[in-house]
Amino acid sequence: MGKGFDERCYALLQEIPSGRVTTYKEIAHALGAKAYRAVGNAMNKNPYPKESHPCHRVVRRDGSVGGYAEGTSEKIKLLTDEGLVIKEERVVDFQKIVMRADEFGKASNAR
DNA sequence: GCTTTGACACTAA
DNA sequence: CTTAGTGCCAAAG
Repeated sequence: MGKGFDERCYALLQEIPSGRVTTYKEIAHALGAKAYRAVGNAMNKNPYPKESHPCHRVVRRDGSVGGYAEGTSEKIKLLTDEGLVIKEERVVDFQKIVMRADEFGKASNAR
């Protein structure tokens, strides 16, 4: 069953709790791939509502906010509204709230 | 099936 | 610290 790569990215979005973020690379790594580029592309094409698939919680690996289909400022706005602190387009205490690849699937059924 | 496209990552300067 | 250049991968044309 080879689901599309993007579909698997969308599935992981649902596991990101409010107030936390992840990176394009961590998502790719969680899928066993290194296609961080493709992850970003998938987010851009994200057909699901952001309420269920919070693609705005995906940032760059260095803690910078990164891009967003509706604009970077809108992305910052959404993150700030979730309690995060953004300074100079960078997530404050990024390392403390970032989700690592091995944290995905924790609450789900273990394989 | 080859070419183009990017909401990225990494290294070097 | 910033800038530029290269690598990377899957999806879409």
